[in-house]
Amino acid sequence: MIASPDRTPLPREFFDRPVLEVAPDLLGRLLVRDTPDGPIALRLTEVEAYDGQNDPGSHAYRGRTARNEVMFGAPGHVYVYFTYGMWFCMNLVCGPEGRASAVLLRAGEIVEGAELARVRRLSARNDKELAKGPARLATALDVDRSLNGTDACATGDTPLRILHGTQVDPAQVRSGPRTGVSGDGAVHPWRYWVADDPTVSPYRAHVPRRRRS
DNA sequence: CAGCGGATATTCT
DNA sequence: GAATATCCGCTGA
Repeated sequence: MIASPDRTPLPREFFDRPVLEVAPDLLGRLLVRDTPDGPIALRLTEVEAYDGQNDPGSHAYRGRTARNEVMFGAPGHVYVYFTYGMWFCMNLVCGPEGRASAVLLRAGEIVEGAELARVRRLSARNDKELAKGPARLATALDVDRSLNGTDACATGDTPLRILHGTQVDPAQVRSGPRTGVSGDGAVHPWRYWVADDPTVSPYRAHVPRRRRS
């Protein structure tokens, strides 16, 4: 028989570990977003690790700025950034504090509140596409800059929580190079996903944009 | 599915 | 001024 997902929150200690341990361990966990119309729950199927130390792909690589401030704070908090002029992406900060590591949440399966997610993701052709990609995931869950710095481990009234869910069998975890990361940051296989899961986003190598004429 | 161009604003140099 | 942890709509296979 299949155990039902554990709805208790992940403790902060879960995130107070090296990011390369936390990232694969997040697969299968449950992210719950409380909206005015009801909860949307997502089972994580794809993540990427970013280390604040010696990782040119990380927003924290060149030190502390106004944007990446949250990455330098306590583990278990949400780091939201705005990119390409249109999109938000969300991360969970990992420890130890001051190291500025985080896990980018890249894709997942909506397991509750799909009718609420569909309204925000009108271009999705089916439910597997609702959160297939980091900006799609943030859009589906109604995540924007206003949630930057939110504590995902807090108990009680929070707009966003991370729960135990059902841990993915380590034998089912795959890894490979990170998507859209350029140069030396692309060498590490720090993208993790659930094998054969239809909600995982397709891999795209980094392509520098051509200049506009 | 792959490959492309375009849209868009913030961030850092 | 240039780059960007992206997505969408289109074409073609």
